[in-house]
Order: sequence, then structure tokens, then C-alpha cells
Amino acid sequence: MPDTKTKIIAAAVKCFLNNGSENLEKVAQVAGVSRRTLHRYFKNRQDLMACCKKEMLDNCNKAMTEAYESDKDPVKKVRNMLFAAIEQGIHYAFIKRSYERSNFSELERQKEFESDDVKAKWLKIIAELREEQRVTNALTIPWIFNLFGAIIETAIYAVEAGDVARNDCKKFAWISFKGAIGLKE
Amino acid sequence: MPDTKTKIIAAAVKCFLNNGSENLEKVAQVAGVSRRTLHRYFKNRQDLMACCKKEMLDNCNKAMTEAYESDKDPVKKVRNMLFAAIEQGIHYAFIKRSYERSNFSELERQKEFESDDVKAKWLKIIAELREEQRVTNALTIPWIFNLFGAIIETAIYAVEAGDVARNDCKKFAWISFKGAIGLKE
DNA sequence: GTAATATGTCACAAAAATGTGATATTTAAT
DNA sequence: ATTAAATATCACATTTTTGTGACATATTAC
Repeated sequence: MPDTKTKIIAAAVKCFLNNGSENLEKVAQVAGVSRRTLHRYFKNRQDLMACCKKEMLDNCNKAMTEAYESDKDPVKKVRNMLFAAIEQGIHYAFIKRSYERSNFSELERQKEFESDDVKAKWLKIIAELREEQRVTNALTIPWIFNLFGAIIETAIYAVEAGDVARNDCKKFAWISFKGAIGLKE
Repeated sequence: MPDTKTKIIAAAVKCFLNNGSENLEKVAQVAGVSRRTLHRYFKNRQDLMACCKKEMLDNCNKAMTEAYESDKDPVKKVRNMLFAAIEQGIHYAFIKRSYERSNFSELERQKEFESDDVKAKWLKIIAELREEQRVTNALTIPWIFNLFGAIIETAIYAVEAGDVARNDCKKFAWISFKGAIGLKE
């Protein structure tokens, strides 16, 4: 069974996903822990949030890096990265959301995605496929990047909401992404 | 110039989009109005939120119904609905977000989307296109519906974040959606 | 069984957010 | 210019949320 700190982070990610300022009583409750205990592990709300971000980012980067390295074929690399992100579920959604939030609000800076090289690796593959005419050039790379994230999020939410069976969602996501960017396999 | 109530709703939509519990002081400030005035127009936070939802839903439904009726060809109907949603910008994003949020949290019920017939109209077109084999049948209709929303949201956010030029985003969105569902025009 | 560690319970102070009354000031209409 | 309506400012009570101390209870390791 997971240790307390992990349980709290998991609960916080779940709570903060759709409401970045859900109160800590609720988080503690979801974690099955008293609020006092939560405060023993995390100095304050900010601290908890920072830990969530770091933890989720590490998880996602690890999973996607492994996916990247799981195959030599660039298309399969991308496909496996998509699958890995979907499997991360709300871990991925949480990161994506906090990244989006920081775009609008002045304060935070989003070095996070930029700093690691998962994005860079992904971009390189897409740029190459585009170079080789295996991907439409009617779309820009930034658009394709955003689209990739959006399709992952769609898959995650569709499963959570019960709209699409867990088994189907990865398949659907890959079909959709391939079609959307005109990828020839 | 817009009247005060409208200004406040616009500000609230902007504030609540990424943080459903942004404080009312901030909302008032963004609206360029005192908090006291905000409270004169809205009984309380709940009331304001309800007004935002209603207002945004009306805007979006109106725009998308007009788009639906703007052409006889079903494919152009869908395309124009996509464009209309993108033009709605954060109006659409706000509705989509509150709809998503209510999926996870127990309390709220999302009769909103269901009750109006915009969704029904959209679904009918897609079902027919699928019947006629003009859309892949490797994807389910609910998936396609979610994807449609996700691509719209991507376009809106891409513009807000400055990733994609305002002019391009509608074009990109349509290309992507067509490709994703294998639509033959 | 005992000591050490972790957690729960309760109380409480401080801070933040909410909602409202009273009154002054601004704005618009005539 | 005068009046009416809308808004701002300020003060205040209430509620909600946060963070911490003190102590009890439970869990674990030995």
C-alpha cells in the first residue's frame, strides 16, 4: 500500500485537476487522512501544489521517455508516446492543465515542459516526418503539438466519463491523430 | 459600450475559465468595477456562475444554430459549426470546461448540453455521414463528438497562447478534424 | 511489552473571502 | 442646473480556509 505522502499527492492531483483551489479539507478527505496529517507532510498549499507538479512531471517524463526508447521506428516512437501519455491518465491531464493555466496567468513561468527533453525529442520526430513528406505540411508543428496533447486529453477524459471503453480509447486516439496530420505509416 | 452586467459576466468567464473559484474581488477588478457593484447585480457567487453559464450557453447555441442553418450541405454545416465554436473563443471554452467539471463532481447535473438540440443536430449529421461511409467507422460517434470539442478547444487555446495565428487556426482545425475522422468531402 | 513513530482529535488564531448597510460621488437624463 | 440612477468607498459582521500547538491514540519495530 502506498505511503501517506503519495496518497496525499494522488488525492491532491485528483482534486486540483478540475479545481485548482479545492480546499485542503477535501484533499485530506479524499486521501483518507486528517488535515493535520496533510499539513505535517506539506508546509502549505503552495508546497503541496509544487510537489504534485514535480511528481506528476517526473512520472510523465519517465513514461514517455521509456516509450520513446521502446522502438527504433520514429512513427512507433510517437505512437508509443501517445499511448504512454494516455496510460498516465490524470497524471498527464494534471500537468497539461497546470501548463495551460500558467499560460494565461502572468505569475507562473512554464519552464517545466521546455526544460526537459521529451518535448524536444517529440518535435524532432515530427519535424523529420514532415521533412520526408510523411506528414501533411498544411499544418504547423506547434499546431500538431497542441493537437497531440488535445487528443491525449480527449482519450483520458472519455474514459473517465465513461464515454469510451478503456480498451478502445488508445486505438481511437491513434487513428485520429494519424488521420489529423495525414500520417502515412 | 457594454452595460455593467455584461462587463461583469465577461470578466467572470475570463477569470473562472482556468480557476473556477477565482475570488470576486479579482472578477470585479477585471470588469473594472467595484466588488460592491458586482454584488448589486449578482446575489452571490453561485448566482454569478449560473448567469455566466446561461449567457455563454445561449451565445454558443445561437452561433452554432446559425452556422448549422447557413448551408444545406451536411459537411459544410459541420464545418461552419466548428468555425462558429472557434469564433466563440472563451465563451465556448467556458461551457466546455463547466461541462467537464460537472462530469467529475457529484453535485452538478449536466442537462445543459443534452437539453438543447444543437448537439442532437450535430450527432444526426455525423451519424448520417457515417451511414454513407463518408466517415470512418473505426471510431464511435461519442469519440468523434469529444474529438470535435477537443479540436475546437485546441484552436481557441492556440490562439490565446499565441502559438498559432488567428487566421490559421480555423483552417488547421478543419483540416485536422476532417483527417481525424477520415471525412471525404 | 516498550519505545519510537505516525496519525487523529480538538482548540484556536490568523487570513482570506463573502455579503450588506450607510453614505458620498459620479454620470446621465431632462 | 437639477434630479435620478448608477457606482464608489468605507465599515463591518460572517463565513471559510488555513496553519499550528497540545495532547491522545494507534501503529510499528525491536
